[in-house]
Amino acid sequence: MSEMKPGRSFVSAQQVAELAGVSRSAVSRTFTDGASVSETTRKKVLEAAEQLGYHVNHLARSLIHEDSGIVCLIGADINTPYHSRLLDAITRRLQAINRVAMVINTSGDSDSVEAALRQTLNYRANATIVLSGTPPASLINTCINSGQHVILINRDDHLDGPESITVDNGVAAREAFHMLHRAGCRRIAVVSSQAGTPSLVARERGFEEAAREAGLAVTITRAGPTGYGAGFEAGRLLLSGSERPDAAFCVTDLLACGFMDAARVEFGMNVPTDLCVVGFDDIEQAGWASYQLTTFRQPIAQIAEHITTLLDSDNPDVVNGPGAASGSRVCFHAAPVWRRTVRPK
Amino acid sequence: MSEMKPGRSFVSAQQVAELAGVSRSAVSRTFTDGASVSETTRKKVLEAAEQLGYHVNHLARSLIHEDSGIVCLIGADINTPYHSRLLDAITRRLQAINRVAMVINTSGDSDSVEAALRQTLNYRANATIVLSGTPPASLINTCINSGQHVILINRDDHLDGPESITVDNGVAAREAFHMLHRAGCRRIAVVSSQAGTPSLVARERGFEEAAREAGLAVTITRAGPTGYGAGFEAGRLLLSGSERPDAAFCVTDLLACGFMDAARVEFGMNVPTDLCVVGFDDIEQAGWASYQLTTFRQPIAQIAEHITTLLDSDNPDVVNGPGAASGSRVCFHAAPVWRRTVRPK
DNA sequence: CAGTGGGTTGCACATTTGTGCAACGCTTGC
DNA sequence: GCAAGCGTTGCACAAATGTGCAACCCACTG
Repeated sequence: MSEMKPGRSFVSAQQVAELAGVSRSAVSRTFTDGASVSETTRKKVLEAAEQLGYHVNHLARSLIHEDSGIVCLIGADINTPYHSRLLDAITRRLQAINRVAMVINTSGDSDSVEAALRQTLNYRANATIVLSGTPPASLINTCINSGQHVILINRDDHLDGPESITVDNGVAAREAFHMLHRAGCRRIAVVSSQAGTPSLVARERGFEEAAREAGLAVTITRAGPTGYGAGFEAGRLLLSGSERPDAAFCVTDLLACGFMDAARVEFGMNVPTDLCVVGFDDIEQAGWASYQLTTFRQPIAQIAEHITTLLDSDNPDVVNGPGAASGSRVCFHAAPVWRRTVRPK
Repeated sequence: MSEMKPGRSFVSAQQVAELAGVSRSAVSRTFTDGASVSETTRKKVLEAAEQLGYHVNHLARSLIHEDSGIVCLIGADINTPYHSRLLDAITRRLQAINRVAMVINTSGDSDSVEAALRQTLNYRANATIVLSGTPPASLINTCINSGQHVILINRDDHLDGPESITVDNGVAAREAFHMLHRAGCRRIAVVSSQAGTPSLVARERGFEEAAREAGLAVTITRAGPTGYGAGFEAGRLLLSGSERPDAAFCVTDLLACGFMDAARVEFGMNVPTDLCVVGFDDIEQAGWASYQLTTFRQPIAQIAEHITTLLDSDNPDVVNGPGAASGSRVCFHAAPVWRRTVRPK
């Protein structure tokens, strides 16, 4: 079956119409939900379409409807456990509401976020979801004025315009401090990275603040990019000094894994006996038997679901203030996940 | 600047033309490389475009050229270390040659691969890259007949038609056996999963074959889906028996990590003193200090690069055999990465 | 001064699809 | 038997863009 000529090109509705002996309109209506077609022509069309391998051209369809069905995901470091899980969750949910994800990887150049936004506009995406990087405000406005949703995830830059989904990093970080403090830790190190991402900074600040309120000073170590290597290096630096810390708050689970490994392998320390550790994100490795890391869970499923509700909502552009149509903001809670790297009280 | 009316819709070339006081053709030519426009009108157009926030509609452009610039990546379990790294590498390389990746997540339903292929056709993608799952042959043919590239990665199903990129799984698995055999191991377990992916099966077979040639029998354990949990479970099962293995070949690094953790945490064993382990993929975690896993490196960079050469090549459809225009096949070598989980001879 | 040539420009048509409108045919009711 | 009504069909136009062709203008040359 499916005898096809080697046309080397996509099949158009015109060709299907000719083979089926109907007008092109009939073909179009056959593939349009709720259109008026008789059962007989519908059958003829479907048969011809199957035989030729016809598939509706969504690009052309998008010219008419203001709906390409494309959603752009802009992010860097997508090979990271946290980002890849987010990507997985979001793409799945998008497909469930009949959207398709276009992924733009902005690792490398710092101005590639701008290029990514341009792609978003070029492909008439319904929405742009920014996972990392800070796009220029003027381009964001262009996107919004073009009718796109612009959704910033975990970037609480105080831009108004785009919709934003965040996690209560500061609150969770404060809680992290109290967990360690209650466990008896007094010389607490904060392990962060040189990335300076808004959410990482918020975690540093929250922890620092809670420590200050308790009368403790903390030192922040930033030994490279956010990852295992920087955590390991930070461990080497901090633990080789004369006054070893008795606990560490790592603003990322990856940093925590690296830090723990340095402590155990390089210094023969035991966690949590000699050293307590708290991480952030709850990546898969945090649950592995070698780490059993106490951490805070990123509400990835909730984030992904909220995105779909933002996109599904039938135009909630009720208020259209002339200057700033401030987008909605949602903040989810990062709950602690107790495992084994913090001593019980 | 950038005073924009709240048009709530994308800007068209027509609007730019009116503002600039030129014809729409002039606008089109301004954004077409190599077209004939005078410097003065070009400037007028660019200025008007900037002011209105105009961006060329690639969807409409694709109607004319047979080139959407879209490449579909079809895959499941994209939150896995191996897959996310592959995704990262491929998306980057695609962007470098001015393509954009559309990611279709096929986790869940088994027939969603078919739906994914349909999306590929709907969006007139230039190419379809299949990372997992086995698409129906008839749809593959439709894609090829439509002029798409179809590239199968690490799925050496013996379909002819699509182009395929594989890794010499069997050869590497044989080498894995000899590494363990040379280290003095004789009771070797193979840890695999219930997935039954072609590459996993090839690794099992290669190892089994080499073992048989050396006069050893191996047992294959499949304790669940390919991942840390199944490796851990396999470890529990295998090591609680009376005759403990003295080595394990895990067909995936994730399985190996789980297996090692079970051995150490549940049975207090030491690697490599009591037990040698060899993995596959060389995921990031394999290099972590807690594992230091000896494994085989997937040539991800080479795979990604080869994809771009396949897409960049200006129509190498030299031979167009009437029936089966067999696509090119490339097989890369997976080189061993020596770390610490195999005893030195 | 007229003719030629080259660079620009605009018109019109092409790409593929959805849809309003009018016409068509068939059935049903009087 | 005829008219009304309803479902179906095709024509023509819409969407945003690229491009061949002819016309245009300007400068240069004989």
